[in-house]
Amino acid sequence: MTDVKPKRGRPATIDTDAAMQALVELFRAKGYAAVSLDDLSGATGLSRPSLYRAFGNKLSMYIAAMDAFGVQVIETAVPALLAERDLETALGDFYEAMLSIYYRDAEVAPGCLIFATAPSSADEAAIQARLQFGIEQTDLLMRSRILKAAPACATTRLDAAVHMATNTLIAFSARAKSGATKAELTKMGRQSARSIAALL
Amino acid sequence: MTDVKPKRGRPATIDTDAAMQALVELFRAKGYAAVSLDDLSGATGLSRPSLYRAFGNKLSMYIAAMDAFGVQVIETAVPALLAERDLETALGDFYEAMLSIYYRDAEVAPGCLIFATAPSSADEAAIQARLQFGIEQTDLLMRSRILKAAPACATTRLDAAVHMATNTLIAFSARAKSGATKAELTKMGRQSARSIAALL
DNA sequence: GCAATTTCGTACCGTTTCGAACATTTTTAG
DNA sequence: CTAAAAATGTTCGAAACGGTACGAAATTGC
Repeated sequence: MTDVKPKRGRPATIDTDAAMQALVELFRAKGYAAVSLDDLSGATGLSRPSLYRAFGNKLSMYIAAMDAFGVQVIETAVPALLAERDLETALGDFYEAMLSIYYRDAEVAPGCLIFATAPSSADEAAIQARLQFGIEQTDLLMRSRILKAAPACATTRLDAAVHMATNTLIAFSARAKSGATKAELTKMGRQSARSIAALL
Repeated sequence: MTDVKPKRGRPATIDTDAAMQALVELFRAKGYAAVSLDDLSGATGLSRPSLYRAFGNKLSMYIAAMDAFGVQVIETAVPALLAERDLETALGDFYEAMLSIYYRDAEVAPGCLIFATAPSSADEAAIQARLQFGIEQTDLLMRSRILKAAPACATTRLDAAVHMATNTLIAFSARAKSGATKAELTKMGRQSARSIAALL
Protein backbone atom coordinates (compact mmCIF):
# COMPACT_ATOMS: atom_id res chain seq x y z
CA MET A 1 0.00 0.00 0.00
CA THR A 2 3.04 2.28 -0.27
CA ASP A 3 1.74 4.19 -3.25
CA VAL A 4 4.16 3.69 -6.12
CA LYS A 5 1.49 4.76 -8.58
CA PRO A 6 2.90 7.46 -10.85
CA LYS A 7 0.53 10.36 -10.54
CA ARG A 8 -0.46 12.29 -13.58
CA GLY A 9 0.53 15.92 -13.03
CA ARG A 10 3.34 17.94 -11.58
CA PRO A 11 4.88 16.19 -8.58
CA ALA A 12 4.52 17.77 -5.17
CA THR A 13 7.70 19.23 -3.74
CA ILE A 14 6.59 20.54 -0.37
CA ASP A 15 7.46 18.72 2.84
CA THR A 16 4.15 18.58 4.66
CA ASP A 17 5.67 17.02 7.77
CA ALA A 18 8.24 19.77 8.17
CA ALA A 19 5.56 22.35 7.46
CA MET A 20 3.29 20.86 10.11
CA GLN A 21 6.10 21.00 12.63
CA ALA A 22 6.51 24.69 11.86
CA LEU A 23 2.76 25.21 12.29
CA VAL A 24 2.91 23.54 15.69
CA GLU A 25 5.80 25.71 16.78
CA LEU A 26 4.14 28.93 15.72
CA PHE A 27 0.71 28.13 17.10
CA ARG A 28 1.96 26.99 20.48
CA ALA A 29 4.15 30.05 20.82
CA LYS A 30 1.55 32.65 19.93
CA GLY A 31 -1.84 30.95 20.11
CA TYR A 32 -4.46 30.64 17.41
CA ALA A 33 -5.86 34.11 16.82
CA ALA A 34 -2.58 36.00 17.03
CA VAL A 35 -1.03 34.04 14.18
CA SER A 36 -1.66 35.27 10.63
CA LEU A 37 -1.45 33.29 7.43
CA ASP A 38 1.54 35.40 6.50
CA ASP A 39 3.25 34.33 9.71
CA LEU A 40 2.56 30.70 8.90
CA SER A 41 3.70 31.19 5.34
CA GLY A 42 6.94 32.74 6.52
CA ALA A 43 7.61 30.03 9.09
CA THR A 44 6.95 27.15 6.75
CA GLY A 45 8.46 28.69 3.63
CA LEU A 46 5.27 27.80 1.80
CA SER A 47 3.05 30.26 0.00
CA ARG A 48 -0.39 30.93 1.40
CA PRO A 49 -2.13 28.98 -1.39
CA SER A 50 0.18 26.04 -0.79
CA LEU A 51 -0.70 26.09 2.89
CA TYR A 52 -4.35 26.29 2.01
CA ARG A 53 -4.13 23.34 -0.36
CA ALA A 54 -2.18 21.24 2.10
CA PHE A 55 -4.08 21.95 5.30
CA GLY A 56 -7.25 23.88 4.49
CA ASN A 57 -8.09 27.16 6.16
CA LYS A 58 -6.50 28.59 9.27
CA LEU A 59 -8.86 26.83 11.67
CA SER A 60 -8.22 23.41 10.18
CA MET A 61 -4.49 24.15 10.27
CA TYR A 62 -4.74 24.75 13.98
CA ILE A 63 -6.84 21.63 14.52
CA ALA A 64 -4.34 19.57 12.57
CA ALA A 65 -1.54 21.08 14.64
CA MET A 66 -3.35 20.06 17.83
CA ASP A 67 -3.52 16.50 16.53
CA ALA A 68 0.14 16.51 15.54
CA PHE A 69 1.10 17.82 18.96
CA GLY A 70 -0.97 15.09 20.58
CA VAL A 71 0.82 12.44 18.56
CA GLN A 72 4.15 13.92 19.57
CA VAL A 73 3.12 13.69 23.23
CA ILE A 74 2.00 10.09 22.86
CA GLU A 75 5.22 9.07 21.18
CA THR A 76 7.59 11.01 23.41
CA ALA A 77 6.21 11.26 26.93
CA VAL A 78 3.56 8.59 27.41
CA PRO A 79 6.04 5.68 27.32
CA ALA A 80 7.67 7.10 30.45
CA LEU A 81 4.35 6.93 32.24
CA LEU A 82 3.65 3.36 31.17
CA ALA A 83 7.13 2.09 31.98
CA GLU A 84 7.48 -0.75 34.45
CA ARG A 85 8.24 1.28 37.52
CA ASP A 86 6.47 2.31 40.67
CA LEU A 87 3.78 4.92 40.24
CA GLU A 88 5.70 7.76 41.84
CA THR A 89 8.75 7.55 39.59
CA ALA A 90 6.71 6.80 36.46
CA LEU A 91 4.50 9.83 37.06
CA GLY A 92 7.49 12.01 37.88
CA ASP A 93 9.29 10.83 34.75
CA PHE A 94 6.20 11.56 32.71
CA TYR A 95 5.96 15.12 34.00
CA GLU A 96 9.63 15.63 33.26
CA ALA A 97 9.18 14.31 29.72
CA MET A 98 6.20 16.62 29.19
CA LEU A 99 8.25 19.55 30.44
CA SER A 100 10.94 18.67 27.91
CA ILE A 101 8.26 19.12 25.25
CA TYR A 102 6.95 22.32 26.79
CA TYR A 103 10.41 23.88 27.03
CA ARG A 104 12.18 22.26 24.05
CA ASP A 105 15.65 23.36 25.21
CA ALA A 106 14.52 26.97 24.95
CA GLU A 107 14.99 29.54 27.68
CA VAL A 108 11.41 30.74 27.20
CA ALA A 109 8.88 27.94 26.96
CA PRO A 110 7.01 27.52 23.68
CA GLY A 111 4.55 25.71 25.90
CA CYS A 112 1.67 23.34 25.35
CA LEU A 113 -0.37 23.77 22.21
CA ILE A 114 -3.42 22.10 23.66
CA PHE A 115 -3.70 23.12 27.30
CA ALA A 116 -2.13 26.55 27.06
CA THR A 117 -3.51 27.98 23.84
CA ALA A 118 -6.77 26.15 23.14
CA PRO A 119 -8.74 27.43 26.17
CA SER A 120 -8.60 31.00 24.94
CA SER A 121 -9.96 29.95 21.55
CA ALA A 122 -12.56 27.52 22.85
CA ASP A 123 -15.44 29.63 21.55
CA GLU A 124 -14.66 27.87 18.30
CA ALA A 125 -16.62 24.65 18.67
CA ALA A 126 -14.04 22.52 16.88
CA ILE A 127 -11.26 23.75 19.14
CA GLN A 128 -13.31 23.20 22.27
CA ALA A 129 -14.07 19.66 21.14
CA ARG A 130 -10.37 18.86 20.69
CA LEU A 131 -9.51 20.42 24.01
CA GLN A 132 -12.17 18.31 25.69
CA PHE A 133 -10.79 15.25 23.95
CA GLY A 134 -7.27 16.03 25.11
CA ILE A 135 -8.32 16.37 28.74
CA GLU A 136 -10.48 13.28 28.52
CA GLN A 137 -7.67 11.20 27.08
CA THR A 138 -5.27 12.42 29.75
CA ASP A 139 -7.74 11.45 32.44
CA LEU A 140 -8.17 8.03 30.85
CA LEU A 141 -4.43 7.54 30.56
CA MET A 142 -3.89 8.47 34.20
CA ARG A 143 -6.74 6.22 35.28
CA SER A 144 -5.29 3.19 33.56
CA ARG A 145 -1.83 3.87 34.93
CA ILE A 146 -2.97 4.41 38.50
CA LEU A 147 -5.28 1.42 38.31
CA LYS A 148 -2.29 -0.68 37.34
CA ALA A 149 -0.48 0.47 40.47
CA ALA A 150 -3.49 0.04 42.76
CA PRO A 151 -5.95 -2.44 41.24
CA ALA A 152 -8.14 -2.64 44.30
CA CYS A 153 -8.45 1.08 44.82
CA ALA A 154 -11.89 2.45 45.67
CA THR A 155 -13.40 4.52 42.86
CA THR A 156 -13.66 7.74 44.85
CA ARG A 157 -10.04 7.55 45.84
CA LEU A 158 -9.09 6.59 42.31
CA ASP A 159 -11.02 9.52 40.82
CA ALA A 160 -9.30 11.90 43.19
CA ALA A 161 -5.84 10.67 42.23
CA VAL A 162 -6.66 10.70 38.52
CA HIS A 163 -7.90 14.26 38.58
CA MET A 164 -4.93 15.38 40.63
CA ALA A 165 -2.55 13.84 38.14
CA THR A 166 -4.23 15.44 35.12
CA ASN A 167 -4.75 18.79 36.81
CA THR A 168 -1.09 18.96 37.69
CA LEU A 169 -0.12 18.54 34.05
CA ILE A 170 -2.64 21.14 32.90
CA ALA A 171 -1.39 23.63 35.47
CA PHE A 172 2.19 23.06 34.33
CA SER A 173 1.27 24.33 30.89
CA ALA A 174 0.10 27.62 32.38
CA ARG A 175 3.04 27.88 34.76
CA ALA A 176 5.50 27.27 31.92
CA LYS A 177 3.93 30.11 29.97
CA SER A 178 4.10 32.35 33.02
CA GLY A 179 7.88 32.20 33.02
CA ALA A 180 8.61 29.44 35.51
CA THR A 181 11.86 27.61 34.85
CA LYS A 182 11.97 24.01 33.77
CA ALA A 183 13.97 23.05 36.86
CA GLU A 184 11.36 24.63 39.09
CA LEU A 185 8.52 22.71 37.50
CA THR A 186 10.48 19.47 37.37
CA LYS A 187 10.91 19.65 41.12
CA MET A 188 7.23 20.44 41.50
CA GLY A 189 6.42 17.44 39.31
CA ARG A 190 8.39 15.07 41.55
CA GLN A 191 6.69 16.46 44.62
CA SER A 192 3.28 16.12 43.02
CA ALA A 193 3.99 12.57 41.89
CA ARG A 194 4.85 11.65 45.45
CA SER A 195 1.71 13.27 46.82
CA ILE A 196 -0.51 11.58 44.27
CA ALA A 197 1.04 8.21 44.91
CA ALA A 198 0.45 8.79 48.60
CA LEU A 199 -3.24 9.23 48.02
CA LEU A 200 -3.80 5.57 47.24
CA MET B 1 -10.58 64.14 49.22
CA THR B 2 -13.83 63.36 47.41
CA ASP B 3 -13.10 65.67 44.53
CA VAL B 4 -15.75 68.40 44.42
CA LYS B 5 -13.49 70.51 42.26
CA PRO B 6 -15.43 71.70 39.23
CA LYS B 7 -13.37 70.78 36.21
CA ARG B 8 -13.07 73.16 33.34
CA GLY B 9 -14.57 71.48 30.26
CA ARG B 10 -17.36 69.15 29.29
CA PRO B 11 -18.04 66.62 32.03
CA ALA B 12 -17.48 62.95 31.34
CA THR B 13 -20.62 60.92 30.83
CA ILE B 14 -19.23 57.46 30.27
CA ASP B 15 -19.48 54.82 32.97
CA THR B 16 -15.95 53.48 33.10
CA ASP B 17 -16.84 50.80 35.63
CA ALA B 18 -19.61 49.38 33.47
CA ALA B 19 -17.36 49.61 30.46
CA MET B 20 -14.60 47.75 32.26
CA GLN B 21 -17.00 45.00 33.20
CA ALA B 22 -17.92 44.64 29.53
CA LEU B 23 -14.23 44.49 28.63
CA VAL B 24 -13.71 41.71 31.15
CA GLU B 25 -16.64 39.74 29.78
CA LEU B 26 -15.49 40.00 26.19
CA PHE B 27 -11.84 39.27 26.86
CA ARG B 28 -12.48 36.26 29.02
CA ALA B 29 -14.92 34.83 26.49
CA LYS B 30 -12.75 35.20 23.41
CA GLY B 31 -9.23 35.84 24.63
CA TYR B 32 -6.98 38.76 23.84
CA ALA B 33 -6.02 38.47 20.18
CA ALA B 34 -9.44 37.43 18.87
CA VAL B 35 -11.14 40.56 20.19
CA SER B 36 -11.14 43.66 18.02
CA LEU B 37 -11.59 47.24 19.10
CA ASP B 38 -14.91 47.21 17.24
CA ASP B 39 -16.02 44.27 19.36
CA LEU B 40 -15.06 46.15 22.49
CA SER B 41 -16.75 49.29 21.23
CA GLY B 42 -19.95 47.39 20.50
CA ALA B 43 -19.96 45.61 23.85
CA THR B 44 -19.34 48.74 25.89
CA GLY B 45 -21.46 51.12 23.82
CA LEU B 46 -18.48 53.45 23.70
CA SER B 47 -16.84 54.68 20.55
CA ARG B 48 -13.36 53.52 19.77
CA PRO B 49 -11.80 56.90 20.58
CA SER B 50 -13.64 56.95 23.91
CA LEU B 51 -12.26 53.55 24.75
CA TYR B 52 -8.83 54.70 23.72
CA ARG B 53 -9.02 57.76 25.92
CA ALA B 54 -10.37 55.85 28.90
CA PHE B 55 -8.13 52.80 28.82
CA GLY B 56 -5.37 53.33 26.29
CA ASN B 57 -4.67 50.84 23.55
CA LYS B 58 -5.92 47.28 23.31
CA LEU B 59 -3.06 45.81 25.30
CA SER B 60 -3.53 48.16 28.23
CA MET B 61 -7.28 47.46 28.10
CA TYR B 62 -6.55 43.78 28.51
CA ILE B 63 -4.07 44.39 31.31
CA ALA B 64 -6.61 46.56 33.10
CA ALA B 65 -9.23 43.86 32.60
CA MET B 66 -6.89 41.32 34.19
CA ASP B 67 -6.54 43.58 37.21
CA ALA B 68 -10.28 44.14 37.44
CA PHE B 69 -10.88 40.41 37.23
CA GLY B 70 -8.36 39.85 39.98
CA VAL B 71 -10.12 42.35 42.21
CA GLN B 72 -13.41 40.61 41.54
CA VAL B 73 -11.86 37.31 42.60
CA ILE B 74 -10.42 38.79 45.77
CA GLU B 75 -13.73 40.35 46.72
CA THR B 76 -15.97 37.43 45.81
CA ALA B 77 -14.14 34.15 46.33
CA VAL B 78 -11.20 34.72 48.63
CA PRO B 79 -13.36 35.37 51.73
CA ALA B 80 -14.68 31.82 51.45
CA LEU B 81 -11.14 30.52 51.64
CA LEU B 82 -10.22 32.63 54.64
CA ALA B 83 -13.42 31.85 56.56
CA GLU B 84 -13.11 30.26 59.98
CA ARG B 85 -13.65 26.67 58.97
CA ASP B 86 -11.59 23.55 58.59
CA LEU B 87 -9.27 23.53 55.60
CA GLU B 88 -11.22 20.99 53.59
CA THR B 89 -14.51 22.87 53.59
CA ALA B 90 -12.87 26.27 53.20
CA LEU B 91 -10.93 25.08 50.17
CA GLY B 92 -13.99 23.38 48.73
CA ASP B 93 -16.07 26.51 49.25
CA PHE B 94 -13.36 28.56 47.58
CA TYR B 95 -13.32 26.35 44.51
CA GLU B 96 -17.09 26.53 44.34
CA ALA B 97 -17.00 30.31 44.57
CA MET B 98 -14.40 30.47 41.83
CA LEU B 99 -16.53 28.23 39.64
CA SER B 100 -19.42 30.62 40.18
CA ILE B 101 -17.21 33.30 38.67
CA TYR B 102 -16.01 31.06 35.85
CA TYR B 103 -19.56 30.02 34.89
CA ARG B 104 -21.53 33.13 35.86
CA ASP B 105 -24.92 31.37 35.62
CA ALA B 106 -24.23 30.70 31.96
CA GLU B 107 -24.57 27.32 30.30
CA VAL B 108 -21.26 27.82 28.54
CA ALA B 109 -18.50 29.10 30.82
CA PRO B 110 -17.05 32.54 30.07
CA GLY B 111 -14.15 31.18 32.07
CA CYS B 112 -11.14 32.68 33.77
CA LEU B 113 -9.61 35.77 32.23
CA ILE B 114 -6.23 35.17 33.79
CA PHE B 115 -5.55 31.44 33.77
CA ALA B 116 -7.50 30.53 30.64
CA THR B 117 -6.73 33.35 28.22
CA ALA B 118 -3.42 34.87 29.34
CA PRO B 119 -1.20 31.82 28.66
CA SER B 120 -1.87 31.95 24.93
CA SER B 121 -0.89 35.62 24.83
CA ALA B 122 2.09 35.35 27.13
CA ASP B 123 4.52 36.30 24.38
CA GLU B 124 3.49 39.83 25.29
CA ALA B 125 5.81 40.58 28.19
CA ALA B 126 3.25 42.63 30.09
CA ILE B 127 0.70 39.84 29.92
CA GLN B 128 3.19 37.23 31.01
CA ALA B 129 4.15 39.37 33.97
CA ARG B 130 0.54 39.65 35.13
CA LEU B 131 -0.01 35.95 34.65
CA GLN B 132 3.05 35.24 36.74
CA PHE B 133 1.78 37.62 39.39
CA GLY B 134 -1.60 35.92 39.44
CA ILE B 135 -0.11 32.47 39.94
CA GLU B 136 2.31 33.80 42.52
CA GLN B 137 -0.45 35.46 44.51
CA THR B 138 -2.57 32.33 44.40
CA ASP B 139 0.35 30.29 45.71
CA LEU B 140 0.89 32.82 48.48
CA LEU B 141 -2.77 32.84 49.37
CA MET B 142 -2.90 29.06 49.55
CA ARG B 143 0.28 28.95 51.59
CA SER B 144 -1.05 31.31 54.22
CA ARG B 145 -4.36 29.46 54.43
CA ILE B 146 -2.79 26.02 54.70
CA LEU B 147 -0.25 27.27 57.19
CA LYS B 148 -3.10 28.49 59.34
CA ALA B 149 -4.58 24.98 59.34
CA ALA B 150 -1.25 23.25 59.95
CA PRO B 151 1.23 25.65 61.56
CA ALA B 152 3.83 23.00 62.29
CA CYS B 153 3.81 21.49 58.83
CA ALA B 154 7.17 20.64 57.26
CA THR B 155 8.05 22.90 54.36
CA THR B 156 8.27 20.12 51.77
CA ARG B 157 4.83 18.86 52.70
CA LEU B 158 3.52 22.40 52.80
CA ASP B 159 4.91 23.19 49.35
CA ALA B 160 3.29 20.08 47.95
CA ALA B 161 -0.11 20.98 49.34
CA VAL B 162 0.17 24.60 48.20
CA HIS B 163 1.05 23.66 44.65
CA MET B 164 -1.71 21.08 44.55
CA ALA B 165 -4.24 23.65 45.67
CA THR B 166 -3.17 26.25 43.10
CA ASN B 167 -2.76 23.73 40.29
CA THR B 168 -6.27 22.47 40.88
CA LEU B 169 -7.68 25.95 40.42
CA ILE B 170 -5.62 26.57 37.29
CA ALA B 171 -6.75 23.30 35.79
CA PHE B 172 -10.38 24.16 36.51
CA SER B 173 -10.10 27.17 34.25
CA ALA B 174 -9.07 24.94 31.35
CA ARG B 175 -11.67 22.30 32.16
CA ALA B 176 -14.41 24.91 32.32
CA LYS B 177 -13.43 26.13 28.86
CA SER B 178 -13.40 22.56 27.57
CA GLY B 179 -17.12 22.20 28.23
CA ALA B 180 -17.19 20.55 31.64
CA THR B 181 -20.30 21.38 33.65
CA LYS B 182 -20.19 23.41 36.82
CA ALA B 183 -21.64 20.53 38.83
CA GLU B 184 -18.94 18.22 37.57
CA LEU B 185 -16.15 20.58 38.58
CA THR B 186 -17.76 21.42 41.90
CA LYS B 187 -17.69 17.76 42.79
CA MET B 188 -14.09 17.54 41.64
CA GLY B 189 -13.29 20.56 43.79
CA ARG B 190 -14.69 18.91 46.92
CA GLN B 191 -12.73 15.76 46.20
CA SER B 192 -9.56 17.74 45.61
CA ALA B 193 -10.04 19.74 48.79
CA ARG B 194 -10.30 16.53 50.74
CA SER B 195 -7.19 15.08 49.13
CA ILE B 196 -5.18 18.22 49.76
CA ALA B 197 -6.26 18.40 53.37
CA ALA B 198 -5.25 14.78 53.74
CA LEU B 199 -1.72 15.59 52.64
CA LEU B 200 -0.92 17.42 55.86
C1' DG C 1 5.60 16.26 -29.61
C1' DC C 2 0.88 17.33 -27.85
C1' DA C 3 -2.88 17.11 -24.67
C1' DA C 4 -4.32 16.15 -20.10
C1' DT C 5 -3.33 16.77 -15.28
C1' DT C 6 -1.52 18.32 -11.09
C1' DT C 7 1.35 21.61 -8.37
C1' DC C 8 2.75 26.05 -7.40
C1' DG C 9 3.29 31.14 -6.59
C1' DT C 10 1.98 35.92 -8.23
C1' DA C 11 -1.46 39.03 -8.02
C1' DC C 12 -5.68 40.38 -6.46
C1' DC C 13 -10.36 40.82 -3.97
C1' DG C 14 -13.31 42.66 -0.43
C1' DT C 15 -13.22 43.12 4.48
C1' DT C 16 -11.47 44.26 8.77
C1' DT C 17 -7.95 46.14 11.48
C1' DC C 18 -5.87 49.93 14.57
C1' DG C 19 -5.17 54.39 15.30
C1' DA C 20 -5.66 59.48 14.49
C1' DA C 21 -7.54 63.85 12.60
C1' DC C 22 -11.33 66.65 13.04
C1' DA C 23 -15.49 69.07 14.08
C1' DT C 24 -19.18 69.19 17.53
C1' DT C 25 -21.02 69.47 21.95
C1' DT C 26 -21.01 70.81 26.73
C1' DT C 27 -19.17 72.77 30.43
C1' DT C 28 -16.39 76.59 33.38
C1' DA C 29 -13.69 81.10 33.66
C1' DG C 30 -13.77 85.71 33.20
C1' DC D 1 -21.81 86.73 26.49
C1' DT D 2 -17.49 85.32 24.81
C1' DA D 3 -13.39 82.53 25.09
C1' DA D 4 -10.98 78.56 26.78
C1' DA D 5 -11.12 73.71 27.93
C1' DA D 6 -12.40 69.10 28.06
C1' DA D 7 -15.13 65.10 26.14
C1' DT D 8 -17.27 62.81 22.50
C1' DG D 9 -18.56 60.60 18.01
C1' DT D 10 -18.13 60.82 12.90
C1' DT D 11 -14.93 60.27 9.42
C1' DC D 12 -10.81 59.01 7.37
C1' DG D 13 -6.60 56.43 5.87
C1' DA D 14 -3.06 53.20 5.60
C1' DA D 15 -2.08 48.70 6.63
C1' DA D 16 -3.05 43.87 7.43
C1' DC D 17 -6.34 40.26 7.23
C1' DG D 18 -8.17 35.58 5.24
C1' DG D 19 -9.07 33.58 1.12
C1' DT D 20 -9.13 32.84 -4.08
C1' DA D 21 -8.72 33.36 -9.29
C1' DC D 22 -5.53 32.58 -12.56
C1' DG D 23 -1.56 31.73 -15.30
C1' DA D 24 3.13 29.52 -15.28
C1' DA D 25 5.61 25.27 -14.45
C1' DA D 26 6.29 20.32 -14.36
C1' DT D 27 5.08 15.81 -15.04
C1' DT D 28 2.50 11.46 -17.41
C1' DG D 29 -0.29 9.25 -21.19
C1' DC D 30 -0.60 8.72 -25.86
